[in-house]
Amino acid sequence: MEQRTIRPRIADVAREAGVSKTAVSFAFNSPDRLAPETAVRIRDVAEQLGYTPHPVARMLTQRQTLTIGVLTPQALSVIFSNPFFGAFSEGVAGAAEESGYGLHFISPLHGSLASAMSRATVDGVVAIGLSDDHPEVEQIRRAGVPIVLVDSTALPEHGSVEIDDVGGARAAAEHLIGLGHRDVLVIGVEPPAPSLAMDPDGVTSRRLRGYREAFAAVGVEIPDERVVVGPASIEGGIAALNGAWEDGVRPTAVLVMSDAMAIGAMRALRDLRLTIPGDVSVVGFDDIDLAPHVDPPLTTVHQPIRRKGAEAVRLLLAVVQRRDQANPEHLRLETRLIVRGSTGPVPGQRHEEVAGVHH
Amino acid sequence: MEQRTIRPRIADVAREAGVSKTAVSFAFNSPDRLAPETAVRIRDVAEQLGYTPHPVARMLTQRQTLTIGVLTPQALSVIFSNPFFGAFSEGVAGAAEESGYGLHFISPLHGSLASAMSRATVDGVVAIGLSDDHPEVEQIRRAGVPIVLVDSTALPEHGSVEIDDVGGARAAAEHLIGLGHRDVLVIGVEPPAPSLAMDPDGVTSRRLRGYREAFAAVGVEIPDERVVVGPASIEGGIAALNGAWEDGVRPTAVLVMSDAMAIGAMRALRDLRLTIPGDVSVVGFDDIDLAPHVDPPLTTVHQPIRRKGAEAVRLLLAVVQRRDQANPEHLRLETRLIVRGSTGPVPGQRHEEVAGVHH
DNA sequence: TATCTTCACTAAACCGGTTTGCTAAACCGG
DNA sequence: CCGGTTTAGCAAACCGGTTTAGTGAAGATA
Repeated sequence: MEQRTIRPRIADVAREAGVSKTAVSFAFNSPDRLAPETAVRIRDVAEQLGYTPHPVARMLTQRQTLTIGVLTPQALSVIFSNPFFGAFSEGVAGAAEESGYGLHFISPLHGSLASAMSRATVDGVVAIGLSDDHPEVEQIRRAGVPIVLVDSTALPEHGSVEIDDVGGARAAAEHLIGLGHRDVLVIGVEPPAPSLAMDPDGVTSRRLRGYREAFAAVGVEIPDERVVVGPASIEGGIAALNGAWEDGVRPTAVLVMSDAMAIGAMRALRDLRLTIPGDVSVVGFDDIDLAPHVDPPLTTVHQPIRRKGAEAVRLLLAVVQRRDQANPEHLRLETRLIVRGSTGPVPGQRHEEVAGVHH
Repeated sequence: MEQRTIRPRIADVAREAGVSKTAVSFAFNSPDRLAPETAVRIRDVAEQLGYTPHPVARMLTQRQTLTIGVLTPQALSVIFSNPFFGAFSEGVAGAAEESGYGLHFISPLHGSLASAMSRATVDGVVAIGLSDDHPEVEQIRRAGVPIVLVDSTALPEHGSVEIDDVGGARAAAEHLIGLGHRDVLVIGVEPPAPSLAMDPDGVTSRRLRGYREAFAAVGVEIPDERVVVGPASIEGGIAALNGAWEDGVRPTAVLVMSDAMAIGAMRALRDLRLTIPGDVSVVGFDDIDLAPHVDPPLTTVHQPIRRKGAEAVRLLLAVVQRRDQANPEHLRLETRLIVRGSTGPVPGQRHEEVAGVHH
């Protein structure tokens, strides 16, 4: 009897009110099937007993949870350290709440995304940054749970939302090229598990391709040694830049695939007594809310982060609610370069060489 | 038969393997009660059928969900726009994942926290920023769900985690006083529902008390007209400062109860062609990751945000797992002022008057 | 007056698992 | 060869609701 405040069950209400369980259920779900005064009386008894239908039991019979899952390939504690994810969640949450759905975050428990997924009670899943070598996608499909992939390798049978990574990256690189830079360092986002090979269709690869395309157009190659990766956080950016610096890399500009890392990289550069953009230019990616407010204001590739989350939920609910899995939508949102203060002409370069691209 | 890939049930596996449901259940949960080869065979059949135990059914019988809820009094879409919440979630998520728990975010659905709560399937709840006039706390207790209150009015029967709001605020104000400021504007965080009266024991009130105590000590009163509130976001800070400015308020310093709002206030000040800290000093509260990186680096009151989240989960799980509701813990974490570049002496003040506090 | 509806409510089946109590066969020592 | 213990597996009850198929009484219709 040490049980903490025993939760009344539907049978308790039924007994107390002198009716059947069915009547109690009706009183809550279809009061019109009961005499008005009976319904009121049952609800009074329920109220007085402090009865609330057990949500799990309800889920079981109604075969829906009114919850959507957000699947991340990395621990939430690392994911949340990237402000990008906060904004994305904002979009997801807004759309979910609007439709009356709750949010459940699913991340690898004890290293296993599969086991975390199999215990999650959701009607559908928005997966972000899941590379296709993750076997979880297959597992989810087999469990019959609708899924929408965001920033992942798109699969034809599932809805997907992505952005123009290649175009955005190319614009960032072209901006630097216009400023005279030929000697760059690329800082990318590392794949979820360090052991995992880089997904050739993943976000990191796509952005890298954009960078390389732009530089190739002016006959400059970005060798692999000029590409480093790290976790998408401020600390990750600091570590990545310092690591490259210690390896003797001395670029005039840094192309970073995440604003959080870019801010870290700027910190590291400043700690090396370099000025931005005087000595080194930095371009980020994402355009998080704080990008205009850091010092110097960050030049970056804008992507509609909140919208990305909201659209993903919209696509997902279309499948969940209408059971219409026929033609999953595939969305590609636009990116655009926002030039702020963290980029400038190559140091020592004569001014006229970069005329016309200067702001 | 339009059903999407029908999910196999335990009975299907049992039939296919020629055993009882019980045996299948054993094969997964207590294989030692089965002959080894039988267990293997059953698991093979399950694997081949793509069977996974239905998580909701499992929750129902095991009477636990392995999920903890994070309760917010405002829509997630607004909560997530404050970087503070991202860091807090980081702490919560880290501790939860470590113990094998998933995370479910609970926010008012269609305006009702109560209905959102009653459909959430969680073993316990971490509530943040819930003022005690929220009747939900009572509802949750009646549902028998353990709860830990964070940044709320502490109730003796539930665990709680808070910080030294008064002390932190006092330190911030004293810092300004030391720099010669006597004429300040306070920007606070508005209560969840605009209609709600300000909770006299809430975070906003506590911090305000700290500010006022410090100024009272030097004989200066902060009148109510010098206190404005808004949502805790960059935009909220911009709007709050502009609003005050339009009302003719011309302080030499601004005390802001959230870093996000402080960053917004700095933006608004700069747009008014004022320099920081030359014309106006700004002090924030929280010390979010980006505080050192904004322009100018933000002087702010540090609080251990991640630890706050982690400790809340720890307290909660102590109750959830050990069913030991006897002596809920009440934690108060320390705050400390971090002086960076957004504060300086009162403009026009002779230098020696502030000597000794200058950095 | 006999039959047909409608009304208000209920008993039982069901959702998809887990757990308890039991049985039949195999094993084991004396 | 016999009683006692283990072992391997099953049937049924249970978790806490919802839903289906009915039931008896009152009211309406012929």
